[in-house]
This record gives sequence, C-alpha cells and structure tokens, in this order.
Amino acid sequence: MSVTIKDIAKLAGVSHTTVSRALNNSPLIQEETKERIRLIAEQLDYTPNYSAKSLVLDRSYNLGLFFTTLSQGTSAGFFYEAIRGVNSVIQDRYQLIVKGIDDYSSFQSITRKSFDGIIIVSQSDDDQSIIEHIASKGIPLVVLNRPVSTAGVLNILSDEEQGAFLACSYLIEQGHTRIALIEGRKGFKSAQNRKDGFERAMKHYGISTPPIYRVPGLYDLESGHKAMQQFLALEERPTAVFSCNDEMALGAMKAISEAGMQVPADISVVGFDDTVFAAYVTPALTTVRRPIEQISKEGAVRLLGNIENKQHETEQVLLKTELVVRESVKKLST
Amino acid sequence: MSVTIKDIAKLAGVSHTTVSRALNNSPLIQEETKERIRLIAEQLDYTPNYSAKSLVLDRSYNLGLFFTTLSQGTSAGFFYEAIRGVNSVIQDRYQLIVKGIDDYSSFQSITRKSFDGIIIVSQSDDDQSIIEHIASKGIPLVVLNRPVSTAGVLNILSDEEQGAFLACSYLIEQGHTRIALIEGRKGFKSAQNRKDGFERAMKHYGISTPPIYRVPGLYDLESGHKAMQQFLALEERPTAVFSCNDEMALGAMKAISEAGMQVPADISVVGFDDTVFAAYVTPALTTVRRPIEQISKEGAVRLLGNIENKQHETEQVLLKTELVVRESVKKLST
DNA sequence: CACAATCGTGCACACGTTAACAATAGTCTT
DNA sequence: AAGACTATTGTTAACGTGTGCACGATTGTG
Repeated sequence: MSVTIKDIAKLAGVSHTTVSRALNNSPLIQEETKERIRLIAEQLDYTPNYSAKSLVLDRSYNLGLFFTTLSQGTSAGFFYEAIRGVNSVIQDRYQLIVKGIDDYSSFQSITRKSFDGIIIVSQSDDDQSIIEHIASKGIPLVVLNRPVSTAGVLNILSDEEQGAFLACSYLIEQGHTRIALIEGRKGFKSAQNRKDGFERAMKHYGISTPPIYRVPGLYDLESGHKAMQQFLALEERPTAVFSCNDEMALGAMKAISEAGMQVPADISVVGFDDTVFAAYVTPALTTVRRPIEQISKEGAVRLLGNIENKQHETEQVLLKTELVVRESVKKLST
Repeated sequence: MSVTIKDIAKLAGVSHTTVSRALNNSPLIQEETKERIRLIAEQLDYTPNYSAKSLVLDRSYNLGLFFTTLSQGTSAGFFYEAIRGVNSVIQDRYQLIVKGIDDYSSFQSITRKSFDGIIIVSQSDDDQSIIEHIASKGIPLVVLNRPVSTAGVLNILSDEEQGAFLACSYLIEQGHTRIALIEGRKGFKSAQNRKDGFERAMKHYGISTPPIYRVPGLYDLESGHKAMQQFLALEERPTAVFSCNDEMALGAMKAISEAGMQVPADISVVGFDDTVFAAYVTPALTTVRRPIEQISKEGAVRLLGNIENKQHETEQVLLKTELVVRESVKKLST
C-alpha cells in the first residue's frame, strides 16, 4: 500500500535498518548515505507509520486536553482560550485530543500507552477521580484552573480568591457598602474561591450584609437575570452587585434595564472573567481578568518539560488576576 | 510493563491467539472459554494496546477536526458549538484531534494511517489545498460551513445567503429603505454569501443605496464599532444596519449609544449568528441563527457512516437558517 | 468400525519500526 | 605486520495484536 522504509531500502541498496537510522539522523550513518536516502524518501513521498513507531518506542505522540464537561457549564470563551493556549505551544510535535471528562464511562482506556501526557482543565471537585486514575498510572499530568492536592501533580491556576477580593475591595473603595453577590455554579471550585474573596474583602473592611444579599447562580445568563430580579424586589436594594462571572453580570444588567433602572447610575455591577464581549456591552463591564490563555500555555510548556526530561516537577503555580476598570461602577459620594 | 494478551494467555492456559479471539468475541471460540478469559482480563485490568491494533488493523481510531485557524478570526462560540456537536456523536469510538489548518507547515503527516476520517470546518478559500490533499489520499472527508466543489467530498453548510436575504427582507418589510451593511472578513466565504443575500433582497424589493452604505469589517467587535462611527458621520444616516455577525453588531450598538442615540429608536440593528449573548444585550439583538451544532452533528454522523460502511456518499447538504426576531429593529410607520 | 465432517485451539507469520549485537573493512599503534 | 580500535552497515529480534492454515478431538454417518 503505502511506502515503508523497506521500499526505500530496496531502492537505495541498503538494509531497512540503515534507512531508519538515516531518517532519524543517527550519527552512525555516513553523511553521504544519509543524503541519498533522504532524497529517495522525499521522492517516494514517504511518511513514517506512527502506529509502528508508537509500538516500539512506547510513545503515543498524543496529548490529552480534558475539560470537566463539554456539554454544559463550560463557557465558550474559556474553552476557546484554553485550546488556543495549549495549541500554540505544542505545534506539530503532538496531536491534541480534546475530550469531556463526563464523556468517559470508564477511565480504563486512559493508559500511559495512549497518552504521553494529559492536561486537565478542571472546573469541579468531581474531577478528582480521573485525576487520581491518571496519577496512579504514572502519566505526566498537569491540572489547570482548580487547586488540587494529589501528590505528584503539577497545578497551575489563577488566584481567583485574590481576584474577587480585588473586585469587592474596589466596590467598597468607591463608597459602596450594600453589596450583593451572585454566586457561581455549585460544586465548581471557582464558585467557592470567588465567594471566599468576596467575604474576605467584606470582613477586611468591616462590612456586613444580610444573607438575602447572596444568591446562588449557574454561571449562565439566565441565572444572573433571575438573581438580579430577586435583588430588585428587595425593600432595601443593594447599590452594587458582584457577579461571579461576566455572563451572569450581563443577565443582571438586562434585568436592571428591564426594571427601568440604569447601570451604573442606580446600581453598579462588577463581573469576573473579562469575556470578549465585556468591553462592548453598554455600559462596558468592569470585571476581573483571568489569564486563561497564559495559564494553559504555562501548563503545556511545563507538561512538555516533564515528558521530555522525564522529570517530575510538581508544584502549584498561582498566576495573578487583574481588575479591569470600565464603566459599570459608580463612585458614591458618601 | 503493562499486561498484554500473552499474560492473559499464560494464566488461562491457552495461546494468545485464543485470547485475542475471545476478547474480540469471535464465534470460533467456545462460550465457556470466552467467559473465563474475559474474567481474567478484567481482573488484570487489561487494556488493549491501540498502537498495536492500529498497526495490524490499519485503522487509527483518530478523527481529525480541523479549523481554518485557531489563532484568529474564529469566534469562540462557533468553535465551541462545532466541537460539541461532533463530540456528542463520536462518543468513545474515536479520539477527536483538534487542529488549526494554519498550524500545519506541511500536510505530509496527514495520511490514511493517522486519520480514519477528517472533518474540516472551513472558513476560507485557502483551505482548498488541504481539502485536495486529503481527498487525494483517499481519506474520508466532510467539509462543513463552506461550499466546496472538489469531487468526492461530503459538504454540509447553512444557507447563509438565504439567511442574509431573510434578515434584509425583514428590515425592508419593517419599512426601512436606507439600509447599511457591515461586511464580514475579506476572504471568508461567509462574508461573500451574506453580502450576496443582502444585495439580492435589496434588488428584489427594488431598493438602492449609495456605496458608502457598505463598509468592510473583520468579524470582531472593534471593526463593527468603527464601521458604525463612519455611518453616524454621514450626512444622510441609514435608519437600519445589517451586520454580518453579532460581534460586529455589538460594536455597532456601542458606537450608537456613545453617540447619544438609541437602538432601535434612532437606528435599527440586525446581526448574524445568534451568539449566546445576543439574547441578553440591551436591547436584545435580532439576528440570524445558523445551526452550527446541527451542522457538525450531521457532518459527524455522515462521516462515520462513510467510514464504517466504506461507501462514498458525496453530496452537498444545505441546512436552513432562521431569523430570530428580538428588540433591535423598529417598525417604521411610513 | 472406518471415514468424513465439525468444532475448538494453536502455530507461525505479518504489520512497520527501532535497537542490541554481529560483521566487515579500514586505520592506527607499536 | 599483527593486533586493537573505529567507522559503517547488516542480521535478527522485539513491540502487541490479528489471521490463514494446520492440527487434534469429538461427533455423526453408513
């Protein structure tokens, strides 16, 4: 069918071993011979059979990029940036295999033979079992976006608690005290972290608010919309709302405008993620920027390092988030 | 290292041939023997070595999902929906390999051995060369999202010309005649199709507008913003704008509001794509919905059909777009 | 009872590649 | 000039799996 090193060997009048060595640029082979073999290979349009290579070299040339879920809860921008970041690093040394963890009915097929390394973009505690499976098989692993304690696992994430603290502090420094919180999806670690940062800022500045100022959300537009409607129905409305992501913040803004009120004149809103559209809604959304692409790049680089140097770097790296101030917060002249 | 069929064979007291047959449920093997072997395999936590299988069966278990580019011009929502659609179909029969076509420096590594089939989500005429390469290698192929004439290629796309016609007709039926167009990214086939649909509607209703009512865009928020600023500076402003995608429509709305005007009271806006946030901006955006996820699902289903039945279905399928009417268009009472 | 037919299993090889070891020729050392 | 060493290439086996063919055992047939 397709051409193999044996075909080349015949034409060059050497053994297939010599061809293999020549094409892998082994120092054992004479430069002249190499050149001749390379030429023939090119003329025949030879491509190595990666299945055969994999079998004997015990490497798959596959890198897994796993998300908690592909079917729900993952925001499109997040997904895109993560893939882009990883892809920019691996170039054509590896194939990138994208999967949702919830698509696996069994982890049995995840072996050291089928993946040279795996990157998990984790958004839920439920990912723990796959992480342990992978770690136990000894496959090089890096977990992004969520803190993880399993031994021997490289962990890279943004400091979301710090980001939320930043955002909430900003609101307070602008004079707000009646600050409400739209929480993230339950079970997602990010939801907890962001809430923690919010609470720490409140505590830090000695501000307390009633429990009805905290409403759970699902990270989607609709839940932000609903949450805001609840706040608007309150006797004593908040003057500012911190939403645990931008999508919900958009939903909230929509609810505010439907109620005949204005952002930020009547109510201030802060989001989280700096999604692509945050800068272009009206008013432009003040939000916290997570360096997703940077995280995934960093993760890919270190994973490749671990694979190729066969070392076992295992630390936790926190990348700083940054507050992007736009127009959705009003300064109160208290 | 890891367990192989030979290990199982030893424990079961049979040859590895029998084990192979048993695990593949061959009718040659006694039911009783099969059962015994399956049990041992399970106990040893056996997983087949896919490199070895691939080598002998001449199948890679890989499906390629290629985008024109991962680094620019592809919208996140589009990207996400496409992957989701394909992923929902393949389950765990295949591994999904995601790549940007512009990452390939040479297509040499794309062979029948490394991909059982390939799905190209094409956004540019430049993809023609990779399409021809793949077709010439005889790899089952389906091209989504862009019309393609290469023989023997399955082609599934939305009828964007029809969608743009729909949108523009709607504006006209609402009484608008001074209608401007923000075009898509040059070189993208979709840009041409959408413009064509727009022009056909204008012609159909016998409306003509000056050339300055057509401005090129880049499919991103910023270019929509700029384009709108140009329209606003005109002596005789348009009463409605058709933007070739939602992101640019958002940029346009932003520009309008910055100029102290209102959508749709002063200017109407229609987008294209029905991006997730279209329903949640203020005012909610009237737009054209492309069934991306449906397209990619359909494409994946048919590709698998072609691979598994070794047939060679080769037709062009057009899926209808649909106008989603929201709040960004005003009815003129002429 | 002899022979054919059927069923279940094993032997040996193949897939395309790499690598340990062997072999050959040429060069250097003393 | 003989032995040692080096440079280059070849021989052979190995990776883990699937399959054509041969083989033995059991059953059926006359």
